[in-house]
Amino acid sequence: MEPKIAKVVVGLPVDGPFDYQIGKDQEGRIAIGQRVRVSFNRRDRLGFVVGFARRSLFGQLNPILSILDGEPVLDDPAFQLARAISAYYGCSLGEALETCLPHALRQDKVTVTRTFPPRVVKKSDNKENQMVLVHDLTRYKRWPFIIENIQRVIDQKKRVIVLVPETAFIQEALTALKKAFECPFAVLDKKLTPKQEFEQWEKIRNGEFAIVVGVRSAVFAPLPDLGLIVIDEEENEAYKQEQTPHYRAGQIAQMRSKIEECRVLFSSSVPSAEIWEKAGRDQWEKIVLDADKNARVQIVDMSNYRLDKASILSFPLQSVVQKTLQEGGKVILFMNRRGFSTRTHCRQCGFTVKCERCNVNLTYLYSKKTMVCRLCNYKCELPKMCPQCSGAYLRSTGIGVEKLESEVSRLYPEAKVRRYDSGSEIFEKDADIIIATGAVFRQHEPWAASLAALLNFDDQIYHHDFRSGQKTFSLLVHLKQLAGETLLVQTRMADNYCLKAVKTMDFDRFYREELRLRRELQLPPYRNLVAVGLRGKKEQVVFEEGNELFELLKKQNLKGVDISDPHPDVNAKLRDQYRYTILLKGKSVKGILALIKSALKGFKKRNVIIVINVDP
DNA sequence: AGCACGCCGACT
DNA sequence: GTCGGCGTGCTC
Repeated sequence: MEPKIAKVVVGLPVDGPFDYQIGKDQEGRIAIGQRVRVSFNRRDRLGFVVGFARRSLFGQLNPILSILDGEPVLDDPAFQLARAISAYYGCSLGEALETCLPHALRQDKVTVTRTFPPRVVKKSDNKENQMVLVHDLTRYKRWPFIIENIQRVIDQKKRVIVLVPETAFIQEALTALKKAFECPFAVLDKKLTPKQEFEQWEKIRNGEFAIVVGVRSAVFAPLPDLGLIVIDEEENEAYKQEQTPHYRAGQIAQMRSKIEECRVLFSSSVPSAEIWEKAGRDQWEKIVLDADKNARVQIVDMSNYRLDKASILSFPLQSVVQKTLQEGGKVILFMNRRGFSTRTHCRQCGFTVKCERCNVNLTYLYSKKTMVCRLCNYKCELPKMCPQCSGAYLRSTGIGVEKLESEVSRLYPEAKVRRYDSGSEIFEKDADIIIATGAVFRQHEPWAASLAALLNFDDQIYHHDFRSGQKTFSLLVHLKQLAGETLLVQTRMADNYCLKAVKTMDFDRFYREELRLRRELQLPPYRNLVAVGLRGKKEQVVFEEGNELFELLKKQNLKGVDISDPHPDVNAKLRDQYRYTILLKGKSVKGILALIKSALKGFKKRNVIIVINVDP
């Protein structure tokens, strides 16, 4: 007897599966992994068939409205991966399945009719070490090594995914790869339309590409016989998705490695402390490629500097810039702050111009003559008078790269000074001094600067983020790579371990200290973190709900999970919503998630949205 | 997520 | 008296 009932999940934060009646005419045409249209809660929705049954515990079943695909779009490896994602990231199976698919297949815009070669899940107990960490101090020496690894995989008739953090790096990867391989490449980046993305997906699934190059989501590319996933610049935060299911591409790669038995190669100039520790503990293959230049590091102690009186360029920095220019060298001045000024306030009543939705000071962009919110991108005109007291004296303070640019132009009238930030379209190579924000690292054509200077080291390190040490060290190393002769850092924290480590490029020292701190503070990689975020329109409600959930979590905590009080996020108000987070620390994500799930069962939420973020 | 049902304020 | 505000529950 044919089963009459299909088990279906949907891409919503509800677990399911839900039972639907299979119509007479649909029997024999419906298979696991196909997409169907169903009525879910009186609404037309897309669902995924995950199983069948003869009987249902539910009395009245809705019918399957239509079967969208001739062939399943989700095969066994995809299901295994989605189940792993759902379990680890605490999202529904439907949400996990959706993230594995291209955007066009998350809706009913296109259908799949062609048959694909089967992909198989490997089950051998292969204990061979599949993980590689390449620590490349240069940014370019890694490619011959990566290419060699890809070649070995292709020789075995297997296929490869190469991930880069952002679209801007795809070209660099393609240039390196195209020199070595003649086979066609698939490129998956955000520039593709849903239609194009789907067409690439079908070809990839069909085995037409041996190599797929792309950003984060390309980690889901459904290649048959996947042999290797390469993750370049592994520590880059762009590999973390900021929406549910909040996955990390490196983690997904490791999941796929277990399911499909592929190798995973992480490469980076500054691997994250987490990967470094894991590579050591699990005895990954580890390759170190040394730097071929080593700029001198000069630290300028700003402890006794009055920034309100003096220039943001300390005298030692001014003199090195002067000397560099005289010798015909080029200079990069780095500051991770956009705009002209970071605070505009009234001298009469003290009113500060803020973003109403996020409650942070608006940044003034001189080049565009607008004020912008650095968080939500809200834009408005610079007020002509004070909105509070109608006073005429609005004063701009706080230094951004635009103000820095004008100051540098004043100090060095002979030099060609140019700014390069996220708004800049061209990189002016003939400039003598480049004023840069983080956008400069997306510029991969080497610009031979003799001097690179980090002006606001302390802003970088002083973030309430446990990764700020890691991030700052990464920034220092990347800046040092840009500097031919000197990396200069202005700071009031000359003793900081990041600075000491970058001086001698002593990575072991950095990771020893970073990991010691992580262990002492019970942070990753020694503990796992799960953040439970609450957000809503009224701050008091969000706070009270947070406390209620906190009490429930404490009550049900049997496994020694460490639970923080609900605390306001770094951006406590964002896009008109107040945000609080409860941070849970434990020895396994599984244990923490189980606790959260059981607490949420007894939690009647009102007026708040709750988001679970594993490994925040 | 997103919609229908529910319970309290200002209107003809 | 009702119209409709949004707060809460449910989805096979």
